[in-house]
Amino acid sequence: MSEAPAPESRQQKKDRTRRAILDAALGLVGDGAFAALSLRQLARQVGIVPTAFYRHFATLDDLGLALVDESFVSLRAMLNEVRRGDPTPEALIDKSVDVLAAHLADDVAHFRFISRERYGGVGVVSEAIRHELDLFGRELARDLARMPELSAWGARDLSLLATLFVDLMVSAAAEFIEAAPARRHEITDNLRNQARMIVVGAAGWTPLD
Amino acid sequence: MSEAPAPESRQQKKDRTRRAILDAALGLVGDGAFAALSLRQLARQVGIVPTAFYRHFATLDDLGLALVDESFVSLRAMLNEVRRGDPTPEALIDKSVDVLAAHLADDVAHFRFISRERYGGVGVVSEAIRHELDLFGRELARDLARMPELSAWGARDLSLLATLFVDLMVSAAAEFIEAAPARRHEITDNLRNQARMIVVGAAGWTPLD
DNA sequence: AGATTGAGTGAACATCCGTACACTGAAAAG
DNA sequence: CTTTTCAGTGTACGGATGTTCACTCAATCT
Repeated sequence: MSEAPAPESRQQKKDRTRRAILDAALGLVGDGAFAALSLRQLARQVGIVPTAFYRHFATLDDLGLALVDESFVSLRAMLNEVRRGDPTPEALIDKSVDVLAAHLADDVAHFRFISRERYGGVGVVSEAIRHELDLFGRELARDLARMPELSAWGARDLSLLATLFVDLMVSAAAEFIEAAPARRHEITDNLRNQARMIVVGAAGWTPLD
Repeated sequence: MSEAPAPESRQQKKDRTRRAILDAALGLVGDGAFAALSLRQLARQVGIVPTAFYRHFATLDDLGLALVDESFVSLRAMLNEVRRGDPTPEALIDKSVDVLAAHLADDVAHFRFISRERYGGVGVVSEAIRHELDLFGRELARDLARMPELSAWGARDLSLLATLFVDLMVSAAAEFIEAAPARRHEITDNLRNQARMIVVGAAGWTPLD
């Protein structure tokens, strides 16, 4: 039997523990709100003593904010993946939905965290989430502004459409996550068609500004 | 000084306490998730001893379900108010938004409860909320089916449009509640225009079925 | 080789938690 | 007028919670 060599640097070990804390928190928040998360049960899950937690985060709120950051890294990666493709307006919808569905399946924990805590209990956390979603809407509005079909639109209309899309995506993601796996295909299908319906609406829209 | 006569029947007193429990719970859930609600702090707020709670509810989950029921009574009243008016498709949107905005301002606690616990921690509560919202979507689909412009639409398309509307309303309501009072008019304004955009989409939609 | 750092330990604290139990006292029933 | 019912009381319990503090001991620095 060969011994597993464990030459782990100090920082590596610390990072591993930090990861373990984040993962354990994601898991525990998966059933029961972040506001109801207890430091001790978290530590128990990670396999450390409660006080060791403070070596990594100053407070539970900081943990929450770290989880928000992490979650939106996934989302931002998605957005960039969609952007890299051709920006044909029709194909863009399908592509977006496909990318969303693909990334939802793995990374469920992060998306569940976002949808659960978006309007959930802890102030700083839900504020951070809503702020990030706001930024998302702004980015999308900027992308939309570049499309020739929408060149006549003002900032106000672009923002309306963008937040409409973002809300639709988030709602669908939340439903997807909470639904039984068998229903998931149906949900992405509905999302696709609803997005198309909105596109039709945008095509026939008379700008306000 | 005339003494206030307090000839309160036994049942009246019990009902009053029950109301106090529901109100206190709504207040406490207003800051911090229902999953984080503690029996003792609830009792403290109401002004009763913890064990007295059990004279009214078998468990905290039952309290949650009672709050869900209550909240949707408000919502259903709204829906009926909208229905009573003329069903002109264009006026219907404005009317719906107006009624929603009017009822949101008072009854904030109920709507906040719904939006916070929709995907929140306690299983039975969020399931009950999602079930009620499902029913809502079905009712709306049934109403939409009666409109002459949509007579050619299949059940599938009607459901797509209905859930699109319901999600938009719920999202807007959640944002409205969490936003500063000064921003609220802007939010209902956006909601109105987004609803109109969807109507335009529906008008140009080619049914799938 | 010796000194320093810092992630993780373990006991102790004051406080909160849910629930069990025997009770009180006034309203309702007989 | 007596009996019953039952919303609310008060105590007591075993256990979980967040935070403190002094500590260990291996990786890193000098």
